[in-house]
Amino acid sequence: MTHSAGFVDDYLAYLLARASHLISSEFHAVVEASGLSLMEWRVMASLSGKDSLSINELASIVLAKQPTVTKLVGRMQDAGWVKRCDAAHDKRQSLVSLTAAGRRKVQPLLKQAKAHEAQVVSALGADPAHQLKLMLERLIAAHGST
Amino acid sequence: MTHSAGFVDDYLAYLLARASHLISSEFHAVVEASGLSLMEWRVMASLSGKDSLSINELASIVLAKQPTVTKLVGRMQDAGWVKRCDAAHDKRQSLVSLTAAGRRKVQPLLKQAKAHEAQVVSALGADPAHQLKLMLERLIAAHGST
DNA sequence: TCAGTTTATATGAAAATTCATGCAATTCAA
DNA sequence: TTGAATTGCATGAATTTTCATATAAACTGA
Repeated sequence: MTHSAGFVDDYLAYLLARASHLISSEFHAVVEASGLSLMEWRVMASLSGKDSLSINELASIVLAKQPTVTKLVGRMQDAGWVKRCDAAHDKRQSLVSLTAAGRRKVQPLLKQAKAHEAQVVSALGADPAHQLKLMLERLIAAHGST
Repeated sequence: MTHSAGFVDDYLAYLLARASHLISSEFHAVVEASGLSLMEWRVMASLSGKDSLSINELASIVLAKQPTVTKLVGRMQDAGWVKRCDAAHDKRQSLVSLTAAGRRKVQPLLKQAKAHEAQVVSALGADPAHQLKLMLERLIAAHGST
């Protein structure tokens, strides 16, 4: 039985929220099995491409508020997955980066994430999935890529 | 400057999360101006189509956990926007519905939501937007419409 | 019908998030 | 340069969410 909820069906914001929640939830199981929360995974995945990111950059990327990220990063630092250092040119910034342990921790998840995505994409069809990504990118670009 | 974050770019789950967050945030401003939180708005929008919904149905629709919704609804009841009654056929269920005040409260937001959506759709182009919705619906349908 | 199971919700304690604000470093303007 | 405004982050208090569990109602099968 489907939960058709009158208004919210066919409402773009809701479709996006639901689709996002659905896909994230599926992978969430994998993430939690490795002992990370969804937010911790996002932080580590974001950092895995970069040398380091500031607290504000992280907040913008992982879609959370700055105080949330400050405390999240604090916990992850205690757990030994990330480290911080002060930026050379701007002493206000606190640059976050992965530790060696963090890198080891996130590495298998990156592969599993790609595998999960491949599965979702093939279920949807490669071409429609590509179209979907393009439109999401356009949507994001159109609405201030803050 | 765009926050390209290595891995997460081009990652479908992330594009969905980002697009969802972006669109919701825009309307969030309107919602908060009326004195509601995003979750309260979702609950009231969901209820506005129906006579009533159970706690579990609401949780599934608004993408939150059951205890979260129990407490959210409790606060909304205190505020006078929703009421509860026990289901006739299943005394375990607690059926939530809008009060008259709740209906008055949510009414203008429903219109504003449609206006906001129309704006997003026209910025994206009517046809691409329609395609986007179709694909989101397919994605949702494909992954257990729980 | 009755014990065992499942389902729907509630609840207290713990954890995470958010708001408001504070402070220090930086930038801006005159 | 210097005072004012801005930016980046931290922090305490309040709010919200979550987890684990409890309870009661509804099923299930002998």
